[in-house]
Amino acid sequence: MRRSSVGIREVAEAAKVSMMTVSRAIRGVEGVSEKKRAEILRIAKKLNYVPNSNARSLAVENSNLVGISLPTFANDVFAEILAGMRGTFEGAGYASVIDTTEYSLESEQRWVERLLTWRPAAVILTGTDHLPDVREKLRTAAIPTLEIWDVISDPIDIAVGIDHEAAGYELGRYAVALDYRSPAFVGAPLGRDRRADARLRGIVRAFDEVSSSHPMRVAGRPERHAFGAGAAGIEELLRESRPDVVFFLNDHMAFGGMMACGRRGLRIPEDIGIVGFNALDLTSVLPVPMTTARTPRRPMGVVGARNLLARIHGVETERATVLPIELIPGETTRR
Amino acid sequence: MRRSSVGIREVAEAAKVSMMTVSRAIRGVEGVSEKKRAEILRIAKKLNYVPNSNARSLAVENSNLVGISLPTFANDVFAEILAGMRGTFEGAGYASVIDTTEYSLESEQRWVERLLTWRPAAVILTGTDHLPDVREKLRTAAIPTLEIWDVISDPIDIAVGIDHEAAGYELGRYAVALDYRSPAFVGAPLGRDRRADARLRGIVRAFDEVSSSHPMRVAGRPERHAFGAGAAGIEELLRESRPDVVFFLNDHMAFGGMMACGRRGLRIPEDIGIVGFNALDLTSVLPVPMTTARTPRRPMGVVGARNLLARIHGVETERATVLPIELIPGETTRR
DNA sequence: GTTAATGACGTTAGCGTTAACGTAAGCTGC
DNA sequence: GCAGCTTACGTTAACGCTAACGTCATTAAC
Repeated sequence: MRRSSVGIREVAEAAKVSMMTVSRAIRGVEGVSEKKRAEILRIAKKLNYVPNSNARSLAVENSNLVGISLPTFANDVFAEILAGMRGTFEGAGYASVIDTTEYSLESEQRWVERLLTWRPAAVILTGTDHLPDVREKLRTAAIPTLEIWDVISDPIDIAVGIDHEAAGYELGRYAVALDYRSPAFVGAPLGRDRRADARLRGIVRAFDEVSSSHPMRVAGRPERHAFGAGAAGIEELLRESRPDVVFFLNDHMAFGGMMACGRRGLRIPEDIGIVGFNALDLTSVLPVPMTTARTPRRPMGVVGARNLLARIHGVETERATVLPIELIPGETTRR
Repeated sequence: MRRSSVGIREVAEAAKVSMMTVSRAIRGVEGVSEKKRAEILRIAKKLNYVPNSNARSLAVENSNLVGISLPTFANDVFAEILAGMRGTFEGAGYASVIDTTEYSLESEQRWVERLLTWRPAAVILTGTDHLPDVREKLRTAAIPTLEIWDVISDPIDIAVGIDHEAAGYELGRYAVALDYRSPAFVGAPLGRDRRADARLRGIVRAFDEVSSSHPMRVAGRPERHAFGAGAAGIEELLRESRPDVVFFLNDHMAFGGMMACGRRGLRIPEDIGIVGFNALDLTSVLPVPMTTARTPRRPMGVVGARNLLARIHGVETERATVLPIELIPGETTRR
C-alpha cells in the first residue's frame, strides 16, 4: 500500500461511487447524472483532489503539452511570436514547454530528444535549419511540427513565416528608388545565418537590376549584444569608405549603428542612410523615425498555432504559409 | 493487446533479458554488467526506443519538470533572469514549463492549478504578490517554490531578489548629493505595482533627509509599450512644471523620456536629469550614457535556481536572499 | 405486452515504468 | 567444505487514470 495522496480512488470512496464515475464527472464527459456530478465535484474539492496529468497522458497515450523552441528570449521578435502562439494554445487547453537554443543546433537536438519523452502533442521549432537527426526523429514519431519565422519548400511538417529574400529585395528596391547606389549590409558573416544570407541576397538582387558594379559590402560579427554589434559593423565599414546606405539585420543593430554614426559626426540621412528590420517599438520613439520593415510577428504566432492545432486534430493545412511584410518609410533615408 | 509503440518491453524481448534489466541499463544504475548494458543500449537505439517520461513520473511519483512563471517575455529583465535559471536547471537535467501571466494574478493562479497536475519538481513565481489560493495550493502540495525579483519577509517557501526600497534610496541619495532638489518619478500609478511603490518610497526617503518639502511628483500610466509610457510620463510632468531630475521605473521608460525631452528641446543633463533602472544594454550605447542602477539579473536567476535545486534535494537554505545592486553614474545627471 | 433502445452506472485490463524483494551463481575466508 | 557475502540478474505489484465492454433498470416503440 504505497498510496498516500488523494486520487480518483479516494474521491470515489468518499462519494460511494466507482472510480470510473469520478473520472467521468471530472472530465465532464457523458454518463453521469447532473446531481451526482455536482456531488462528486464537491467532494473532490473538499479532499483537495489534484488530477495527475502523468497518469492521464499515460492512459490516453498523448498529452496536452506543446514544445516550443526559440533561439533566445533576448529578442523582442521571438518574444512576440511566442506571445502570439501561447495565446492561441492556452485557449485550446495546451501548456507550453519552452526551450531556448541560444542559436546552437546541437542544443536544439538535445532538447528535442528530451521533449519527445514527454509525448508532446506538437513541436514548434524556429527556422528551418536543423540537424538531420531532429528532422528524422520528429518525422518518425509522426508528431505535428511547425517551423516558424523562416519558410522553405520542404518543411519537416508545416511552416509559417516570411520570405526573407523577398523582404530584402523590397527594401533594396526602395533604396534603389531613392538613388542610393553604394549599399552595405551589417548583419552576420556570410554562411552563419541562413536568414541573414537570404535577406542580403534580396538586397543585392535589387541593386543588380540598376548597376552591375555597386560596392555592396558585408560587415558585422557577433558581439555581446546587438546594439554593440551594429555599432561595430558601422565602424568596420567606415574604416574602408563610406557607403551611402546601410542595411542592418535588425532594428537593434541599426540603432547601435545610428549611435555610432552620431559619435562619428555623420548626419542621418544626409551623410548616410540607415535601414533596419522588424519595426520594433524602439523605432517609433526615435527622434528620427527609422526606415524599416514591419514583420508580422504576432500574426505569425497566431497563424502558426492555429494551423498546428488543426494539424493536431487531423485537418490538412497548407504546408508552407508565407506572410507579407510591410515597408515602413522613415526619415533615416532620403525622401 | 493495445500496445503498439516500442517500450522497455520490446527492448527487453529483443535483448532476451527482463524489463528490469533494460530499465537499469537505460537509467545507468547499478546491477547490470557493462557488456550487457552496452548491448541493451545498442538494441534500444536500433529500435528507436524513446523513454516515456509520463510513465516514469507516475512510477516514481515526481517529475523533472520545473514550472516558471514570468509577467512577460517582452522585457529583457525577465528574459535575463530566465536565462540564468534555465542554464542551471538544464545542467541538472530539469526541463522548464514556462508561463507568462501578463501581470494578471488570476492568470497566474490558473496556470499554477494546471501546472500542479504535472507534479512538477519545483515552481518559480515572479514577485511576491499572489492570490491566497496560490500560496495555499503550493504550500499544501509541499512543492519547493521560489519567488524571484522581489523579496519579502514571509515568502511561500524561498525567495531571491533585490531590495527595491533600498535601491530607490541609493539612487535618491546619489541625486541628493548632486544637489537635485525637485525630483519626480515616472513609473506605475501608486498601488499598482508593489515594486514601483517600494522604489519610490526609497527615493522619497532620501530626499526627505535633506528637505521636508521637495516637490516629489508621480506620473505615468500604462501604455502600449514602455518607451511610449516614458515619453507620456515626461509630457505629463512638464504640463505642470519642470522637475530637475526624473527617476524612471526602468531604462526603457527612461529612454522614451529622453526622446521626449529631445523633442521638447530640453538638454540633458543641463535642463533636466534622467535616472533609469536596470542598466540594460541599451543604456551603454547611447550617445549620453545613462545614470542607472545595474540589477543582478543573471546572478539572480543562477542563485535562485541553485537554492531551489538544493531545496529539491532536501537541503535547507536561506529563506530570503537579497542581492546587491550597483549604481552606474552616467552623464544624464550632473557631475 | 414483448422487444428494443437508452441512460447511468460498474468491472476489468492495460498504458510504460520502477521499487522492493527474490534467487542463483560465484567468490571469500578460515 | 561450508556459512556468508556479493554480483547480476528476474518477478511481482504497484503508480493514477481511462477505454472498452458489461449490467441493470427505465423508457419508448409497435
